[in-house]
Amino acid sequence: MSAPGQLATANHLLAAVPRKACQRMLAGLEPVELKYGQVLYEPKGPIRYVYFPIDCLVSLLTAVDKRRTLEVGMVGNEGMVGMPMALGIGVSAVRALVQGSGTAARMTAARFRTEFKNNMPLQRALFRYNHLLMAQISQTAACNRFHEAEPRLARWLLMTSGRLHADEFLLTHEFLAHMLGVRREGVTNAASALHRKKLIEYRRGNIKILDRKRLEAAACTCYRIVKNMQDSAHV
Amino acid sequence: MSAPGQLATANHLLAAVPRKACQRMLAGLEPVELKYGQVLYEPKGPIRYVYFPIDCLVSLLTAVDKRRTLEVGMVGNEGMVGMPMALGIGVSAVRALVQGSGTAARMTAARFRTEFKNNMPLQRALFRYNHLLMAQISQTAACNRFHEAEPRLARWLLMTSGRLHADEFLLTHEFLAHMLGVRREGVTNAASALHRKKLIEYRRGNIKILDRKRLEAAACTCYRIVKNMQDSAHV
DNA sequence: AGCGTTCCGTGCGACGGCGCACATACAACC
DNA sequence: GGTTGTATGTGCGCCGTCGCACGGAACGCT
Repeated sequence: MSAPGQLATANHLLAAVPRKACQRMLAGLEPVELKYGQVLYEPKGPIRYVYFPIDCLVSLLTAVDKRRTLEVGMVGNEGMVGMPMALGIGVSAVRALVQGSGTAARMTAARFRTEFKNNMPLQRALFRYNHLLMAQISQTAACNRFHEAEPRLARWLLMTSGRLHADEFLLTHEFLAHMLGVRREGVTNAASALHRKKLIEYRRGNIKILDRKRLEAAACTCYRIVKNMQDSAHV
Repeated sequence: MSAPGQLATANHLLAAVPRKACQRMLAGLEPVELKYGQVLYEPKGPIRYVYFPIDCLVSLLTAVDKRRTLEVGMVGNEGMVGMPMALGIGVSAVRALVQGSGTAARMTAARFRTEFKNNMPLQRALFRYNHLLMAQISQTAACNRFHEAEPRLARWLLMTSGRLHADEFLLTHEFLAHMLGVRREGVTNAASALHRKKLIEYRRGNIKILDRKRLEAAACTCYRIVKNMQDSAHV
């Protein structure tokens, strides 16, 4: 993962940039290891770097007070963390929290600004992704309002699994509670319900998906809705 | 409201465009009357026009099924309806519903595309607004998850009032239920609670704010959070 | 005046989630 | 190998919302 060329193809947005424009851009990209729990931005906080996830996963969170937070968006290797920069804004509206450890290609905000200005393919890719992200956030908002904890947990696990390209990953019920906007015990209930149905198994911060097909059936329809949006945008 | 010059200053985004670039743009703008209940876009539906509200108000809605919908964003004369167009996308992700009757300046999608490309001040204004809209959507998502019907109703009335520059407007409990993502009876309860506190009064689809100050106190903190974001972005 | 339609008020049982308190289990570390 | 700390399981009362089923009230129309 250290070869800079691989960085550019493992992330979908970077991969959308043609070869020659790519060369110039690569010089500004630097691989970094992001670790579970790491905070990249705070609300109203400055954006020092933008991040193109390779095999890590980043959550975008909004809070209403100190302890109640909710995930509004999820960014894997199909996207970029720091979208306000693509709109000429240097401040984040949300908290960006690393949810799955892994590597990302990062670029300083200043460098990104000049690179973005002269790189039309990158602009197009980012604008398109921006629209996708808004659609995702909107759908998630309705989902979080109407659907119950269990189908939402199922959906969340599927989305995470899809982006990490793995069916096993590290995270605690406590952490999930902050994502889903429910209390920890609510996650425990939903998770043990899914466990009874033999869809997942878990112990001490490790969750594994056993039956992906049936887990999809247990998830709310929002999973398919969002997935279809993303898949159709790929064309 | 028929003089084209007024169109351009009554909407904040159009007002951000300097005089000379403005002349060219005005030719593509056409005033239209939008009426309560009118649907401008459907999810996955084409964007034929973009709308710059003057004194009307448009809601952006997401649905999880046929009858359950939720407002994710609100667009008044501070914004534009049809933001995907500013990102090069011709399809809407949400439903756009006219919530307050009034006039808007509209432009065909094709015209907007060419105008937008050559008009840097407009680009900057729209990108900035896009970021604001995302922030608003994110905060609303958390609000809808955590806060109860009554404070959310209070917040919603304040936001509407602020954008319509009026303290009285037409809408039914049924309509509000679709905005807040609760059932009709829930709105009735919340509304009559606010009425008992002498903050609002209403009858048959007409709502009036009596005490703005105290209504703010009854609203959740999300009102201030979003308002501060918008006010500070104005500078 | 009378009628139908739309809008609003209210009561009831059920359910999901909250906040709290506590019991258990696993892991890591001297 | 016992102690400490973190992760998970469980039970209980409370509250807000839901779904449903009405009753009543205001308006529009002929």
